[in-house]
Amino acid sequence: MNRVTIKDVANRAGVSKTTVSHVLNKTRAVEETTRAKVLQAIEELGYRPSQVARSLISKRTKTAGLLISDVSNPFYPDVILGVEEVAFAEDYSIFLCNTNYDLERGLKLVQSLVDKSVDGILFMSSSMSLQMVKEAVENQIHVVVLDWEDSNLQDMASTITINFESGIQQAVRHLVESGHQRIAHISGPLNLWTAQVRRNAFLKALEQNGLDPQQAVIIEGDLRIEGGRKAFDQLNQISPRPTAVVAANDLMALGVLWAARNAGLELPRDLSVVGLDDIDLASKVSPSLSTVALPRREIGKMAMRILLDMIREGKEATKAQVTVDTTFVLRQSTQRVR
Amino acid sequence: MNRVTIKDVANRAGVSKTTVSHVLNKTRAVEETTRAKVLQAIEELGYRPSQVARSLISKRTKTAGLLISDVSNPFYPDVILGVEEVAFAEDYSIFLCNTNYDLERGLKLVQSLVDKSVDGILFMSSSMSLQMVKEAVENQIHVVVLDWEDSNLQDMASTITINFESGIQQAVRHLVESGHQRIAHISGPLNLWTAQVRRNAFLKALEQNGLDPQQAVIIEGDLRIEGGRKAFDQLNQISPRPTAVVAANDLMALGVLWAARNAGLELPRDLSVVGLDDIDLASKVSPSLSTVALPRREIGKMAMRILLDMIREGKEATKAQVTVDTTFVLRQSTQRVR
DNA sequence: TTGAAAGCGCTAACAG
DNA sequence: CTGTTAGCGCTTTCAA
Repeated sequence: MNRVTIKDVANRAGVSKTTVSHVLNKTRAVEETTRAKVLQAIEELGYRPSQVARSLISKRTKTAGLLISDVSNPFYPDVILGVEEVAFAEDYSIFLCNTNYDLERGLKLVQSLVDKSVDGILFMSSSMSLQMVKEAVENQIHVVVLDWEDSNLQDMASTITINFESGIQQAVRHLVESGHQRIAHISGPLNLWTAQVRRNAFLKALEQNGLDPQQAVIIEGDLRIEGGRKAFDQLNQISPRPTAVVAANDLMALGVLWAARNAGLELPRDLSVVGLDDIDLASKVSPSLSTVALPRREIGKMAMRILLDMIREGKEATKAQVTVDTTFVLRQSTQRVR
Repeated sequence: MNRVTIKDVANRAGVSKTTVSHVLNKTRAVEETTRAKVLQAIEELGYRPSQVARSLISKRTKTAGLLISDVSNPFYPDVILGVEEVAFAEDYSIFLCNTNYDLERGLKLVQSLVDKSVDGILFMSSSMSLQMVKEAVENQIHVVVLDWEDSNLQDMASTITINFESGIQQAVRHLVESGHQRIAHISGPLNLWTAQVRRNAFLKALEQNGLDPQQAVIIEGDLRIEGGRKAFDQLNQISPRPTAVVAANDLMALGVLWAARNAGLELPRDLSVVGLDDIDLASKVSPSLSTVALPRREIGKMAMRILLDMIREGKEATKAQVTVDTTFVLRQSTQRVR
């Protein structure tokens, strides 16, 4: 009634553990008849090799950690699916860890992953610290970091950088060409790296399109629908009210959209709104949301591929540095100013 | 440069591995001075015990698998958070696995989890087969199953049953009391157990409220927004059109809501809509969505707690059978018929 | 073509 | 109070 081990198989097949191991891993020639006996014994006993025992020797667990901020942020599900898609193909399993935007909790999660000897960690939480990465790297665990930078990072981890500038620049240009002059930005919490990057990209885009970044209205939100609503309330106080707003994510953009409608504005006539992420919902609401799209699933796949490469290469694996572009998707929530 | 092992610590502290192990696990008395030496050595070397080696002996990995249909279904994130909350407190890590509603893939995922010797598996995918459960149980892995039943399940797994009847009954009663007579149902794919359960609960609720289940309009959807839209189109053909609709989940309810508005109906005046799940969005859209709420996070916590109990009890753990109730949440998408 | 034996990093009798 | 020793289930020299 206990676990069937390689020894049981060996006994049943009348061979040594060594032989069983070799037929299992095809790691040396075995006579066809013995091979058959072994295979049959395996079948009869329902034997499954213990990954744990294997890991002890191979120093590989075929597991990886995925650190995110919070699964309920609709940015993540597609990324996760992408990660899982390539992980599954290589028989890797993924530990999902939510930091809840808490650095301390993040560190604990990393330590737990280290203890479990994951082969690698994908850092995709927007709450990041160098310490987390160090903790992993010092324990020979490969690391891929998404959308975060630190001067000490280069030699420790592969990085995937999201080029927000491309998409946001397209969005702003579209707005300006549509006659908008007063364009506001609703940022994420500015203690988050990614929120700063997006805001800077926005300011740069203004400049590139002949608007004065100094004059720009920037409201700090919480990346959630509610934050968008509140931001609209503030926006609505300003006179003259901005005619367009670029939000740091789709959730806040939807918040703006809905709050504006509740306030009696007609959209997009009275206010053009641009989101960022292109979550599923963006195309499903009405008016559908114009947004700066991220290839989320691709990002997930890419991250896991890079990680697997590093694992294969081993200790001195070269660190990749990839950039993914964003693109503006025009839908119904933006319109020429009248 | 290699991993620091217990042996290194023992050497450095000038004691045996045994002693180190014992101070680590507080598993027998150790003289304070030696204890201090050991602790210092651990500190200096930055030693972390290998969970893999421990697992080989203890037959425990402090990991569990969580099988779901698809993370991008907004039902899951909160459940995941609940699971993680209690798992984290016990230093358990969670392998997240998406079946993508594919039974075969589900089985492969389970096998992979079995190979990795997870201590338990939480089955929360709506695509279930007895084979998956068997695969786990035969390998001494504890199992908790959510919202699925099978006569053979009892002695193998703990179960959490969602009592859809309570909430749906409340919803239908509310509608009937508000004067609705023609109430339609948009079900999930009827090959899914949970879709059948919800539909049956709906039919029963009709009966309990004096309506004829035989007459009921039931449209099969896909549990997504698009499915709701399509369902509305069908609904809209019917004459006289039902005055209310109960959808099998919030996503489809939103689809109905939006499609109806696009078709020129005014909501909730022309059509009352009830969802199921109470996803975050439900309270955020306007009109906000009346819905049958599930305590998702609670379900996650409960499931993980039950699993941990089973793990602690070991082999002959008693199987829990819990039921969680649902409740109707009245918002703006339903209204008295005029 | 096959096996014996050592060892991965740890725990747990059993002795002292 | 501490150490020796024998494994956990597997892979991998080294020998035959």
